[in-house]
Amino acid sequence: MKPYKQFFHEYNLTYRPYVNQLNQELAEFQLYSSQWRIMHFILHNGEQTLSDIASYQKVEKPTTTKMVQRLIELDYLQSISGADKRTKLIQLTEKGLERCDQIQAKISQFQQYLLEDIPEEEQVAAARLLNHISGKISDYRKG
Amino acid sequence: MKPYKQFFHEYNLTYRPYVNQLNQELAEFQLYSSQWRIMHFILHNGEQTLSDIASYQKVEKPTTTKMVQRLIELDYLQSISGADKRTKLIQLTEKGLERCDQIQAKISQFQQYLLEDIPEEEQVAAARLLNHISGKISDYRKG
DNA sequence: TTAATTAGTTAGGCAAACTAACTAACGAAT
DNA sequence: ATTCGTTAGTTAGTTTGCCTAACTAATTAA
Repeated sequence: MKPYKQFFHEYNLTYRPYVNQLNQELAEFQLYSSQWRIMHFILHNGEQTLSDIASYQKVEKPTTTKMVQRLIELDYLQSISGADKRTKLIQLTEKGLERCDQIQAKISQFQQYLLEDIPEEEQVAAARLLNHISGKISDYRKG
Repeated sequence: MKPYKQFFHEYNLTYRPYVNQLNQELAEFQLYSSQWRIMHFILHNGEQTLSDIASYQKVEKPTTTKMVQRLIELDYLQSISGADKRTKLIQLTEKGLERCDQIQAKISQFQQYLLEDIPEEEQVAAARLLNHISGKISDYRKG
């Protein structure tokens, strides 16, 4: 099989088991991986508008609205009004921040386990490859 | 950011855009990427039972049943009864086989475009890394 | 000041997955 | 040979995670 076929073959087979296991790890926090992605984004990039979150995750705004609403219900996020009165700045609550620490610890352990036998160089190279693909897809869409 | 974090970060960001674009490529054949995965599997591995398909894709049987039913409606697949009368052997129809050729050509072009700037070595290394992850996840589930 | 754009929400829909509960057929074990 | 556990596949019903269309409110540009 050609290298590019090999790669996409493995790529397809890996995603579901990974997300399923991630969801299982997150269950004790009553979170799905999609919700954790939002919290993770805010944790590392500070408060964000709903549009920021949507465009970063490359999903539509209504989808993001609902996820954020759920996270607000769980008291993991809160929204404050921005200078531009149309916007809502979404930030972590104290409880949310606390959970982030616990979740990060758990997820990091899982992720490190998955890559423990792979040299760091290769991990970085694979990350670069994926990043490259993301860029190419954006270009492809435009032109 | 640590290599393993980098990797999973990119991994998360790449999947949806990739699948979305794949679905767009497949739209002219009235297929979704999940359905194409099934056809692709049968194309490369010959006729399969429904259980084979489900366990390979790592989804539950009811999910597989419905997808295969849809592909039979489209006249891309057909099922014949196996020696074991409980089983159904799912195989490509003539029309399905024809479509596979057309789809393969289109998808290959897209996938090659995505990786055209990446040395083949790195592609293979990344495929190996993903394969390794799949294995680790299976192990993790068991123990 | 009016028109176009942007931020966010609501409503409604669909794909893709799941579990639970079922039927039918097989196989092993006494 | 009969029974009992297992496997193959289906049906029914639910949920997640995404989408588009249509809307309101606020901002920006002409």
